[in-house]
Amino acid sequence: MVRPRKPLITRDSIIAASIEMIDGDGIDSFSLPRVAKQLNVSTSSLYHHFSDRRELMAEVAKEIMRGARVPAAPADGDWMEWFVQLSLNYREAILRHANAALILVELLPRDVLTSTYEKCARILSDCGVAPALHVIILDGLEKLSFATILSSLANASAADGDIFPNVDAERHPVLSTALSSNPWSATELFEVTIRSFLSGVMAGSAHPAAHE
Amino acid sequence: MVRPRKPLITRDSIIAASIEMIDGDGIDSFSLPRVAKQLNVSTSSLYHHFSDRRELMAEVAKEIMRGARVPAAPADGDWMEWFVQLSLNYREAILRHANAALILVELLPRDVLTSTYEKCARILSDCGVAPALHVIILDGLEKLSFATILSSLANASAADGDIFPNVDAERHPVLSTALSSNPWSATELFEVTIRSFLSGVMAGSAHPAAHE
DNA sequence: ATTATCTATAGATCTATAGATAATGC
DNA sequence: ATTATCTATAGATCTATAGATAATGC
Repeated sequence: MVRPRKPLITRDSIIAASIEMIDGDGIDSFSLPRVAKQLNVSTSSLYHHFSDRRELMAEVAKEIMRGARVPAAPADGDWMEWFVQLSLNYREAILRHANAALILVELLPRDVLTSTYEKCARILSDCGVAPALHVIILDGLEKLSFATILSSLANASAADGDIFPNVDAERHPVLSTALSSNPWSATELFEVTIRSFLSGVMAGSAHPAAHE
Repeated sequence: MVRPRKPLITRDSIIAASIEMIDGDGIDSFSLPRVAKQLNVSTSSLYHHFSDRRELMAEVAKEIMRGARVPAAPADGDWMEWFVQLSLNYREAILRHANAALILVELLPRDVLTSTYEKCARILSDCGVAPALHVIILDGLEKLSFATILSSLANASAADGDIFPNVDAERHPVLSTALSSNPWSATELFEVTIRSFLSGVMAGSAHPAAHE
């Protein structure tokens, strides 16, 4: 039997196996021969479903970003909390697959994100936020959220672990004090940072009128 | 002549050649054989100066980050503008070597950064900023600055080019309006974002007292 | 004796394609 | 005829080491 009665693999099963492998064994275990082995098919069979390695990687990136829920539009007009929640959801989606960070970095699925950004812009619009502020808000939130990708690479350790590693009380006394005075966990820091940024933008120091 | 009268290469010349190659031809041209060829030596000679590929890559990352100047401490107590300038300097250092972004992502030289952070914390301290806010400020600025690494990967194009690509006026009308209402370039956005974040933190919505 | 190079190569990958084969579904 | 697999393999890398060799500097 060369062609099986039922297909042994599908695009989806290949994507799923790739993600599972990366999550479990790290990004270095991602190669077509290894994914094929995991699925008990030959390497060349993968090329029936994807035209090349890059296409599979791009689908992996898309699938991971699709793991972030976009909350329902705010009924009460509280767009700030809506954005805080959205950002937290993206952060979680990324942290669920910390080993895949390098793939996200290389192949961030812009097309998937763009339609979310359209939704974001509509919510800002509906809530009466000036259009001139939309881009700075979206761009800033994207920067803060995707910085999670970098942390997830740096801290190969725990998600809510050390914020700054390699700090030595002797050589870095002020920084050490700062760290022990910090009341927030990594997740809380993220949330508070998002809120601070948004309220800073709205406070108008960032308003085009103040533009030098 | 097998051992030359003067060494043909040094750690520094290997690092410099690596960076030059990456800048010119992209990250895919970084491999020990190619760097060796560029320097007109054999691949194995590189191993006399570096114990392995990773050690060289780490030095490349360090060298790039050392390209960011740390401004002199503010005489006037205006720590916010000092941080704006520092962040801009890091951003520029990264953008000068956009092709090296993947290396920075993998091997961010934490040890180099830590001593800068100690200096940052001291400035905050000297300017009377509460220690409980030091970490959120440093962490937020790091997130925003290093997000530059991600943009430099996404926009393989120009540094000050499109902020969001793939936007179609038909399918994304609100986002399109937002983009045409945006008064800032990418660099200005960065600067305004930093200022908004900092003033948001100081406005106290982020103060531990307000901690839920 | 140590240093800085070389030649040669083991060994381990990977990506991608050519061409064969048998089941499927029109 | 098309689809979904297989076997086999070309071809291109890379990383790293072993061992030789000649210049250097004590």
